[in-house]
Amino acid sequence: MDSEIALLKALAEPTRLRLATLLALNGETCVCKLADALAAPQFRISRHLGVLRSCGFVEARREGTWMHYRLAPPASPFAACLQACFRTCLADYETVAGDIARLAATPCASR
Amino acid sequence: MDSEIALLKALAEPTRLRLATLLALNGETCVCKLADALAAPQFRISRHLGVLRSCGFVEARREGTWMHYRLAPPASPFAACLQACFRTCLADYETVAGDIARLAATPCASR
DNA sequence: TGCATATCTGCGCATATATGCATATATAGC
DNA sequence: GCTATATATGCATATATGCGCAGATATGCA
Repeated sequence: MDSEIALLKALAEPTRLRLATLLALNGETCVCKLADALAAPQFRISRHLGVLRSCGFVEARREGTWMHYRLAPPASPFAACLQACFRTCLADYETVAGDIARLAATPCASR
Repeated sequence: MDSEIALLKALAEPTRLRLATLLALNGETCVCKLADALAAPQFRISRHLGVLRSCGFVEARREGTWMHYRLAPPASPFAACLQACFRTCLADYETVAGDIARLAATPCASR
């Protein structure tokens, strides 16, 4: 169950849980918008996205200088379950709602 | 989302994930059987159960010198989702199957 | 009260993880 | 090639976490 542990570990950190939830709710999003939405420095977002990526929970697509991240297709029933869980259970939390609001308010040069 | 983070942190550790899964699949179980099932020293099991308990994922019942642990009624949709996830997604993993097998093979003085 | 069984906990140690800063890499356009 | 923008990463530091051991606590029974 190593990969399940890695997945849970990756998600058991505030910044990463917010990122994962944001991606679950908003779909593909670029790093600059995620940094604005979480009001966190870019290098921090980038590093945490790297962790989420290396455990296979998210994947990235490059478009010029921009990187767009999105949830990866679930690699196991467990991952699928967690994704569904994020979509249905976390949207109404204050923190997430605030993140979503800032996300909507932030224009991104890549769009 | 502090309690969700605490929950994920608690579950993102091999011994605790196995314990949680075992309790999800087997229902109420006493510490000595859990220690045998995981083939781990009792003080380790006890400490990890304490972590799972302090985040509200499991609860305990004393019966003489024995302590029986079980999953707590979910405190949130998120917790409910995780419990369901454990029951449906993790039963077939080798590690869990082994734990279950040892659990079934171990008689407990309290039963 | 004294002893045995079952469980929990304080302590020190080793390892892992998050952070901020500065810097490196990648791409676009001139 | 050079510059600007967007993103990623090496490093040092601070904090957190798991482990084993030894000892503490709780309960039952003679």
